[in-house]
Amino acid sequence: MVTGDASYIKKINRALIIREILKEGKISRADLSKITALTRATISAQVADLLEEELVVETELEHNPVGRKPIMLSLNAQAGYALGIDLDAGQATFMLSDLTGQPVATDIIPIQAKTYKDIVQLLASSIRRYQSQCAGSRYGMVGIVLAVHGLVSNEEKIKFVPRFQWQDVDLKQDLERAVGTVIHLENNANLSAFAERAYAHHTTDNLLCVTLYSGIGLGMIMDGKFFRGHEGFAGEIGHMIVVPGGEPCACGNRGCWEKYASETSVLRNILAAEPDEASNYEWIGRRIAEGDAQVLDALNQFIYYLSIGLNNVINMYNPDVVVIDSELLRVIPNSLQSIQNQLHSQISHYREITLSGMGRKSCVMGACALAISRFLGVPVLSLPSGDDLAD
Amino acid sequence: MVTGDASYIKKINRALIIREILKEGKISRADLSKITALTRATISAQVADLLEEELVVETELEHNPVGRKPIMLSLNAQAGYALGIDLDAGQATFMLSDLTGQPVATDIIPIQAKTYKDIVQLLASSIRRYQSQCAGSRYGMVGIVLAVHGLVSNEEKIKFVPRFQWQDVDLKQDLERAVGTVIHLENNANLSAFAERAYAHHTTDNLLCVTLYSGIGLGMIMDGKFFRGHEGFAGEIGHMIVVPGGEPCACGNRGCWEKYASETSVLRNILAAEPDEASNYEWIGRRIAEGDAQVLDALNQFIYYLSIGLNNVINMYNPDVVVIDSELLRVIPNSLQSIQNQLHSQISHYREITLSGMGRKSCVMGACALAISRFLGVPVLSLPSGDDLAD
DNA sequence: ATATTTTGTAAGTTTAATAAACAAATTAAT
DNA sequence: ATTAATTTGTTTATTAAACTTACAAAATAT
Repeated sequence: MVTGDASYIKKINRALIIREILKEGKISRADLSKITALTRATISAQVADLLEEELVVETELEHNPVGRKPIMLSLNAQAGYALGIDLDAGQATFMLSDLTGQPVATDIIPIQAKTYKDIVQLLASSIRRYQSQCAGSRYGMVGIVLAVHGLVSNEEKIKFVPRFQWQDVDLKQDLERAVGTVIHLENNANLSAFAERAYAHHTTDNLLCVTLYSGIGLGMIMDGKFFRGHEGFAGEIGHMIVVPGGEPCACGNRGCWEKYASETSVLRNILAAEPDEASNYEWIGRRIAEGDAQVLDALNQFIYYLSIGLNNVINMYNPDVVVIDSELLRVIPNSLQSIQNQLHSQISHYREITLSGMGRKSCVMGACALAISRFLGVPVLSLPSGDDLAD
Repeated sequence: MVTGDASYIKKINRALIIREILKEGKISRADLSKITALTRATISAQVADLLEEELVVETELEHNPVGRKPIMLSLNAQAGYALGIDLDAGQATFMLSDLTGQPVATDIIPIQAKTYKDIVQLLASSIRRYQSQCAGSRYGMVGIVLAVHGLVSNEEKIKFVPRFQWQDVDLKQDLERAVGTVIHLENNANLSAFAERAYAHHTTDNLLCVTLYSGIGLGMIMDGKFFRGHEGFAGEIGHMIVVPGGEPCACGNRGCWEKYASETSVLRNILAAEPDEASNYEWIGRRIAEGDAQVLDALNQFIYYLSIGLNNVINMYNPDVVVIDSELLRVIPNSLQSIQNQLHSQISHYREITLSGMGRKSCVMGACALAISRFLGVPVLSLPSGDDLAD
C-alpha cells in the first residue's frame, strides 16, 4: 500500500525539478521556483542535493536586463549512459545515449537462425561491452531497456513474439542472469510512442503511435503514462476485426485489420510477381510515378482500410496526437492527406495526425529515453531532439 | 503544477483510511494500521480528525480472543447525502443515497417534449426539493452528479446529446446558476462502470462497462480512474466501423457498430411488423420460446456482431472485467455463453465477462457513488451492495 | 554613491509523519 | 487472587521537508 511521508514529498518535487531542467535545457533556481511554485529555498535545497550527486552542473551566468545574474543549471549529460536495444527479426539494434537521450554510439548485429540461448548470449556479450565502455563515468550504465516486438506482460514476461515463435519466455530473467544487471522489457510500439513524446511532441500527454511494419502495433501514452491494460496486452490493435468473415488470421479469427492494413499484407499483394526485397519501397515509388494501375489500386485499398482502423482507434481513445510510423506511407504522395480525408466522422476527435519524423529508430531511442526516465524518476520526460541541439 | 507539501501527505493518507473504513464496513484503528502500514499513532491522529468532523463514528466493541477489545470505526452514513440524476429520453431518474451509497429515496419524473429551458427548470426544482430534504444532516447535500447520455468534455460541457439534439450546451453552468450549487456532469456509461466497480466488482481496477440501449456506450475504469482521453470523448465505441461500406450512419461513416449491435437496431429489425413498444422484451421472449425463425436469426446476427465489437474492445483495452448492460441479452437464453464462444481469438485477454446485475439503475447509482467519491476524496471506492447489507 | 531589482542562502517555524514508551483492557497461567 | 501476556490506543519526543521571513550578493539605473 502506498502511503505518504516526507521522503515521498521530496521525491515528487525532485522529479518535478529534474523534469523542468531537462525540458528547458538550462534554467536558474529562480525560474525553477516560478515554474514549479516551490519556494526558492526549497529549490536551493533540492539543487544542492543534485549538485552533490553530480546529476546537475552549474554552467555559465546568464545576462539579465536588471538585477543579479542567475546561475544556470543543466543536467550533467555525461554522468551516466542508457542502453536501448531493439530486438527485431534478423537483427538487434543497440543505441547508447547520454542522460539527455542523445546517441553516443550505435550498432547493428545480425541474428540469423539463432536459437533462444544463442540470442541471449549474443545480447549479453554486447551489453557487457557497452557496460565497460561507460564504466568510467559517475554512474556508468544507468539502465538497459529492450524492445520486444510482441506481447509483454506487466511483469515483463514475454507472452508471445511472432517473429521468433517465442511463447511464455522469461527473457528478462535469463538476460539478467547472464549479465548480472537489471534489464527492462517493453513492447516496441510503446517505446516508439515514448520516443515520439520525449523527443518530438513535448506539449502532449495523450499520444498514440501506430507502427505499420510486419504487423500493426499501437503504443499508447495516455495521461502521461503508458496505457497497458490489466495484464499489459492493451493495444493489440492488429487483431481488431474490420471485415466480418474476411481473411482468416493466425489468431483464430477472420478479417483482422493486420490482414488489410499492415505493410506486410500490402507488399505481399503488390510484390507477388516481384519478390526483390531490397528495393521494395523504391520499386513502388517508381510504379506510382508511372501510374501503374494495379499498384495504385492496392495502395488505395491499403489507405482505405488503414483509415477505417484509425477511425476506430481514435473513437476509442480520443488521443491528442496520432503518430503513424510507416515507411510505405512516406513513399505514397499525399498519403497523410488521403487518410485525413477519410476520417470524416462527426465523432472522431483528435488534434493532430502526423507521420513519424523518427522512423524505425524511434524504437531504440524510446528504449534509451525510458531507461533515463526510470533512472531519474521522471515519468514524463522532454528531451532535446537532434534539431534542438543545433541551437 | 502539482507540488508536494505536508498537507498533501495528509490528504493521501486520509483518503487511504476512509477507503479502508468503507471497504471493511467497520474496522479498528489497529487493523487500519496493519492494512495501511501507517503507524497506530498516525491512524489515531487522522481518526481524531474524522471523528471531530463527524464523518466517522465509533461503534460497538468487538470481541477478541486475547488482549484489549478494539473500538470499531464506521463511516457515519447519515452525515450527508448524495444525489444522482439520470437524464434519459422521456424521463429523469433521481436517487438520493447516504454516504455509503445506499438509496434512501428515488423518483422518476417524465420530461416529454420540453424545451431546454424547461428541462433546466424542472431539474432545478427537483434538486432544490432534495436539498431541503437533507438540510438537517451534518453536511446536507454533499454532491450532485448528473448522467448525460452523450458526449461530455473534460470541462464538463455537453458536446452532443442525440436524444435531445443538444450540441455544445453548457448544462452544468445553466443548472448551477438555477440551483446555486456545484453540479457535476458525467457520461452515463462511465457512471455505470463506476457503479459496477463501486458496488459489485471490488477487487478490480480495470473494468469496462458496455451499455446496449438506444446506442452503444462504453464506460471505462482503467487503473482505478476514469479513462477519458484527451478531451473526454474516449469510448465512442458505437461508431467503430465493423462493416466497411455497410449501413450509413448519422455520424458520416458507414457500417458503424451501433447499426448492428445496439438494442435499438435489433428491435427495429424484429419489430418492424409488431410496433407494440410496451412489451417488447416479453414479446421477444415468447417468440424465442416458440422458435420463431426470423426472430432467432435476427438475435443470432445481433450476438455475432456484438461479439465482433467486443473482441475489438477487449484487444484494445485488455480489461480485467467486462460488464455488459443489456435488457435484451437477459431475455435471450445463454446469451453470455454464446458471446464467450465467439471470443475465440488467441489475442483477446480478459478475466471475466458478465451481464450487469444492476441493470438500468447502475447509472444513477454510479452518479451517487461518484458524488460520494468526490466528497470524501477517495477515487477508488468500495461500497456495500444491497446484499452485503443483509449481513 | 545610492536606489532598485533580482538571485540565492540562512534561520526559524510549521506540518505531519515516525519511533519509543506507556496506559488501558482483556485473557491465560500460576 | 495475583501475575504474566497480549492487544489496543495514546502520549511524548524526534525527524524530514516543506514554508516564511530576512538578508547578503550582484547587477543596472539614477
